[in-house]
Amino acid sequence: MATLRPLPRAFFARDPRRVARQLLGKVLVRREQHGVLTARIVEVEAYLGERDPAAHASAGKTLRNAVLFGPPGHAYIYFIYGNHYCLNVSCEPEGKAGSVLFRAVEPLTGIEAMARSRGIELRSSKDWRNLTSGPGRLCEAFGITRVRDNACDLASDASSLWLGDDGCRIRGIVVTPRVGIVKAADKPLRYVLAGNRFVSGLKLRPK
DNA sequence: ATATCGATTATCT
DNA sequence: GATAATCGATATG
Repeated sequence: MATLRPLPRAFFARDPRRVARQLLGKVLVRREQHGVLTARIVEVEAYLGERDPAAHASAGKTLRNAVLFGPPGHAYIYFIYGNHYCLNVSCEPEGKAGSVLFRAVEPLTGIEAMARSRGIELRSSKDWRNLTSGPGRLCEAFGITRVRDNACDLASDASSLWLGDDGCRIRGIVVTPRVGIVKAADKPLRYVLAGNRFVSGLKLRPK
């Protein structure tokens, strides 16, 4: 296995659109007592901070979204629809509230543990895809919650949750509108790895 | 195969 | 009191 290096703070201190693109192909890492969960990032969305009507930062700084306004490279986790957690990483220099939402990852290691967390058996290829394709699903697979992980430093491998680069080269990126929003719903700020099976919301190939 | 709907709660108006 | 950066179950063609 190739060496996995944490992404430097400066990686995140930029426009979230650039961070989003460059996060594709990088690795999400969860260090647990028992072992390590890793997965490749295959789908993300950029949120542009206070000037973006769809962003949680659009109404200014609150207790909930404070991490977005803090230093780059930290986890902003929110609870949604009374059911699910979603993971973002803060971008831009401190004071600016851009972020990237993690929408889907491709499991690499610790797959059985992810399946246990999700409460599913891995039988068909549909089950595999079900594991981590969706912002709520990947958080459940990785045991990510607001209490446990909000404000966690994702730029440090001393954290239980962090982001790394294993040198993987990606092939193509597809850009589409963001999913599940009504304001600014037309802007092309969703980035996916072309043809990746674990991207959320895609139809499975017929037959 | 796609469409619709209910769950369930932190946060903000 | 309404809403939400979702998911999974159920219904229908």
